[in-house]
Amino acid sequence: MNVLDNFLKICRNKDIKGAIEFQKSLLSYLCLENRFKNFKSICSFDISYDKSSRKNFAVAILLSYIKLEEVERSVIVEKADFPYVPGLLAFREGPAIVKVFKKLRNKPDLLLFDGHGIAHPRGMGIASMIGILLDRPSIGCAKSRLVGDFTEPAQMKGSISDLLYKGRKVGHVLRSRDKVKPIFVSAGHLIELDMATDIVLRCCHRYRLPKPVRMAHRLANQVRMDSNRMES
DNA sequence: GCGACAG
DNA sequence: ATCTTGTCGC
Repeated sequence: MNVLDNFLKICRNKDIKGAIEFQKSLLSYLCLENRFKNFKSICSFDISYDKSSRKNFAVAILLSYIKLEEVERSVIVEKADFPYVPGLLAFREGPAIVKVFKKLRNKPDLLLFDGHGIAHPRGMGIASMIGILLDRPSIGCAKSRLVGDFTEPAQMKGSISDLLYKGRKVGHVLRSRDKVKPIFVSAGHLIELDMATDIVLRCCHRYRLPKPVRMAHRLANQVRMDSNRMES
């Protein structure tokens, strides 16, 4: 059984212990070097959850890089089975993300996630995990901290401070706009932190969150609300 | 035992 | 994540 099938099996079985062991086993595949450059496209994902039907509305949105114009999108709806457990987000969202990824006709050069990469208790957040499983460069971009310590970056857009965890620099705390709450950037897979941070900042136009993440978020919500309107 | 805890 | 109103600051 290959790694991806193993992952999906753990998700189906809601195997918490197995999930943690799986994350540890993926560490040997993780690459934190810049193995690619001149990205031509960037893809972000998001899931909107409907409480009453307990369904996940998952979307992928593929944009050109650096212009950030939409190239393609894909959507899928499925029942959410794995619970949300801090540190195991990828097992809740991963199966749907893999599906929307595979549904795309174009293959993205780079994946951008709403969540952490290596800034994680076991160094294996959703961005790193999915990057490995899909064999693509990936970046983690979270709205809040999961692990690590940091000092507040300066108030000006572009200001950065280090996110430190267990004596290691695992990410950047980035002020993506003047005076907004900072975001947390970490390497996912096949990329270095400095390049990841540069790319995320280039994706922050006039909002706090990078455009691909924001677009995915809005699309997922829109799809969920449209679906609920069909019900009534 | 207590506090922390991506989405 | 979702639920949920008004409200504070630039």
